[in-house]
Amino acid sequence: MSEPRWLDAAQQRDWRAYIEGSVRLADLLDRDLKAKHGLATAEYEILVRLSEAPDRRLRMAELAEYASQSRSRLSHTVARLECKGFVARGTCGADKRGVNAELTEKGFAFLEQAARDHVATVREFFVDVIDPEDLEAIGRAFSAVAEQVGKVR
Amino acid sequence: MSEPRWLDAAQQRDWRAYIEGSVRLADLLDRDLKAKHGLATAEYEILVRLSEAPDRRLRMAELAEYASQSRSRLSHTVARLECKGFVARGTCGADKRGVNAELTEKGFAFLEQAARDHVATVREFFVDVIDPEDLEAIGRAFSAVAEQVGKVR
DNA sequence: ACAGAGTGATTGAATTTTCAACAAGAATCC
DNA sequence: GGATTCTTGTTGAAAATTCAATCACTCTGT
Repeated sequence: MSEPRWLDAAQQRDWRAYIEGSVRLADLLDRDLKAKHGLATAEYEILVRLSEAPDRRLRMAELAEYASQSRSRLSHTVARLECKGFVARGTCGADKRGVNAELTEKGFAFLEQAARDHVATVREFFVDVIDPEDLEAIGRAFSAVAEQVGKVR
Repeated sequence: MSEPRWLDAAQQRDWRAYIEGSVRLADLLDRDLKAKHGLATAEYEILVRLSEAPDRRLRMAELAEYASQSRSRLSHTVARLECKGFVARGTCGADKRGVNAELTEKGFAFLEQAARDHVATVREFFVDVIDPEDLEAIGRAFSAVAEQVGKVR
């Protein structure tokens, strides 16, 4: 157990390819979104999650979970989005500690535009350059990874 | 062309699984490395690249390329690593503008320790939870992604 | 040789993210 | 009921990253 099992050559190759590809892709998507719509990926992600929630509204803790962000980070980020008028915060009836974040009309309209471009870019640099079977493999693999990571947290 | 081609249900599922899984994994690896060795992934990555270079030394621009970081970011990061005594900067003979970053003995010794733990964690949360064939698919896919991203940059 | 354009690396300020408290409300236990 | 503990969300300072400007050097063309 204390003896480290190194990765074999193929595993190492695949792992590195993943690291490099994913970092570059994330970088590109971020720049693309920022250049075209002035939004960071993390902010975009928040709008997406809200747009899919019932009443386009979620409690901060849930939103943090869905967007894979820390609560602290979410607080700051939502504050910024609130300044831009894309999100509004309101108190949550049942639990007086709770805060609801809600996507505004303006935020929704904005998201519709941004999502088009974003999807096109995701296609161009991810979906369309990957063999469909490999894409399925990625779905399977990263679901397993997310689950495994979830166990420990 | 201006008509957006949305992702079909399966593509969307796979893309989202990837986003969630990769963000959580990156997060976990970062925390793990920071907790056990006080280093961020980006810093670790730099040490790795240096350790593999001839004479454990690389010019800043090359290092930036290998580590998928901007030059500015690299300057700051290397400055930090230099403070810790893991990296030393020296001028580059041929081109007087150039700067070589070199892994120190201390940096190398440190890396040996950190790499063990890191590989173990990568195994536990990535390699070992993924079907070997799916891992190969990931390697293929992200190589293609990296190439595609490289075309435009 | 030399002006102009391009490259390599750094810097400091602005922005973003993390980290460590903190405050207020809910839940638990006796 | 009241003390204790846990959860939710925010805050400000510290750390990291991005952005724009800058400086020094090299290359190119004439």
